[in-house]
Amino acid sequence: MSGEVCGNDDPVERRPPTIYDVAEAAGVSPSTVSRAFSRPGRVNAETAERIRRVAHDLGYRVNPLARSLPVERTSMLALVVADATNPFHFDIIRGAQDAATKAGYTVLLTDTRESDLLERQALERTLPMVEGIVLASSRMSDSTIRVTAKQRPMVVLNRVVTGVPSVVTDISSGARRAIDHLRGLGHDRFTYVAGPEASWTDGMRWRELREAARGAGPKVRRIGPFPPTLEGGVEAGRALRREPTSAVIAYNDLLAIGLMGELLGHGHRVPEDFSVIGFDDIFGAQLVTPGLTTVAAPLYQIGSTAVGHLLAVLNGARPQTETPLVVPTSLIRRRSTGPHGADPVA
Amino acid sequence: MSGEVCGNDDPVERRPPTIYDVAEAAGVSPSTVSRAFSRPGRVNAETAERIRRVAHDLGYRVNPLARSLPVERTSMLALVVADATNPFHFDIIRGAQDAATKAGYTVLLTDTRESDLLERQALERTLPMVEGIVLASSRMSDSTIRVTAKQRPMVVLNRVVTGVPSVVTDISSGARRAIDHLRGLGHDRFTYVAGPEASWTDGMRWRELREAARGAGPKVRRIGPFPPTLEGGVEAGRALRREPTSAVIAYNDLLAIGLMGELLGHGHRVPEDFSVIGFDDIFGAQLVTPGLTTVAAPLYQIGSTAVGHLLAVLNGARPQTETPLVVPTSLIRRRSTGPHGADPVA
DNA sequence: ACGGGCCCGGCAAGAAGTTGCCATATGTTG
DNA sequence: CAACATATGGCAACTTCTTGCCGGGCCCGT
Repeated sequence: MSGEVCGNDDPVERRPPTIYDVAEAAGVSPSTVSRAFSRPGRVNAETAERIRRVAHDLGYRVNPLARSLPVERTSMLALVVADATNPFHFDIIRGAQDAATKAGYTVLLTDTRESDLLERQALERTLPMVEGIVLASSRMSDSTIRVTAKQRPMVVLNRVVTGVPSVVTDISSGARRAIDHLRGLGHDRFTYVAGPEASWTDGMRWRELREAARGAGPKVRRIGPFPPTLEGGVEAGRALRREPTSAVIAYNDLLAIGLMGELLGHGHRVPEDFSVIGFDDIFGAQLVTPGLTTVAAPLYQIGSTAVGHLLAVLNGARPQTETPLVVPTSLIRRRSTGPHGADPVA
Repeated sequence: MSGEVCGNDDPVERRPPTIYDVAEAAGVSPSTVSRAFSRPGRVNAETAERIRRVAHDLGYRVNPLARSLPVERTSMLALVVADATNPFHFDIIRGAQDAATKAGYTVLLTDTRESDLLERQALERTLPMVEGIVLASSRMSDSTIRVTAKQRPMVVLNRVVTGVPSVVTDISSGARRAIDHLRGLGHDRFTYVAGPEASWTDGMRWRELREAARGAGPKVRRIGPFPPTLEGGVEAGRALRREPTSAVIAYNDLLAIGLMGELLGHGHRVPEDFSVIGFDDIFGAQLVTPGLTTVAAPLYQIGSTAVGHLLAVLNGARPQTETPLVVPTSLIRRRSTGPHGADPVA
């Protein structure tokens, strides 16, 4: 005669169902429920089916926290980037996320705003929750990285830290591609616009550029360092105009784009007066006018390779600490490079 | 006489210390250690200090999983975006992340690749681990969103779902700004380049544009829908050239940029032949040539406001479901708009 | 017919914390 | 000095799930 007691919104604290609730409803023990979900085959097929049905009716979902506690597997990976809004990281993030998702892992993305303090704090916070770490463009010192790498499997990107697995692009072939392309267009004097001094990649690019240019004869000169941003690019543009060369290779695309802007803003033409090449092929390189010729890094692949290796290590593989994993580069030709001396207007 | 037994790398499985280890080393009970960390004041200051020192020496860190289990507080928030590489989301992500970090929360960022299936899966996966959810540009249906919102506090961005708190930009004033700017330059016929039909924002922008144009006299026409991408923009460019107006307002910056490219590629001039305006002021709007005039949304603020509200709700505040939280817009003037009929060349 | 294996379900001990309640010591008040 | 309040630490139960081990039932080979 009294109405329904268990309405939908009564004030009783309705906690989500647990395996105990399911067990009771299905007439089995909690451990059987647990096994029905996490150890298929261990329990009789019919029983399992019944349990699954009951669980579904009750709206049961496993509690990942409780599950992780005993087994020490959180199925989470940390991806730490210096700046999530730097287009350089886009496809790295995607690649990492896809690879992780495919393996049933979730990635915890943290943006450290180029601050090594924030980076350490973020690590502090997330490290205990994740099984492994991918460090993209870390601003921390090698030794700090090594210490952290002791606590969890780790892969660093675009940087080589001895003792820690890393993924880098094939800078050497990239540099050669850039030089060859420019020489093919008749240029024989290049300016390399350097990025941050602390950058491992910058050092390598400069070295390989010189290497690639050596036997061939052309001269490369270096200006900088400049911050790897649009602003750094305009700064570099001013420096370049003081002592021009017909071809310029920038540390990265952002710098190249800023530089082009400065040049164009002062009445110079690209590529007629200056051929410019960048590195990385970030989103935006195709947006600018003229489109930027650039040495493309397979960003997506870097991300997925890193996660792939991390997962392998988690599954017992030996970390690859000797030599970095190298991914290939390719040259994307757009409109910012052209033949030396071409001058359709004059 | 035997050497050190506990070297640094001996094969014994060295598990991270727990409160039990600390308790033993400090000569207190585990509960006291627990309280020393989670309930300051509950234990004697000296004892607490001693415990803290011992813990530090042992390298103890609390295990967030174990901590969350009993109290049901994971200190994590989910931020689900349709596309993490869409510049529109950059500052939203930053704002959200900053606000969360400031409150001691970690954000779990998920990119759903514009797929409502992936979105549901991601939610499935992360929802049990987080205390609240921010949905940016969800591709799910209103009803699915409402169902999900029942399970955890949620805020949706740039969309109004009745019954769920939301943060939106002040579209009405934004539209008026665009129209006024263009009229101030002498334009009196506008084309609105529509975005995806399913987009709530698109509908509103179009409505408010018409509204803003009404009394004033100028005519607005609409073409589209187009996908909100660069490609959509070139498509729109073709459509526009068939039936031109001197001024065009695009659903968003990406569309506007693609459109400008198409126009310029066909010998038209911007802003001399076409004035174009976008929405959102994404990264890239200042990169293109000419720089894109746009109705800026305070993206960062949207992100932080959303998280702020979420945290408030978690702390007991009533969710703001009646009216959306509105953030203001502003007009960023760049080079893509100019006076009607200006023609310095001809 | 009986010992030896499977199959399958259950028991109970963790995993690393939190917290309600109790016990003791100390301080305070009348 | 008794009675009571407060500060501080400990005990043990609790969060949800996993898993090693045990044992009953059943089938098989001999």
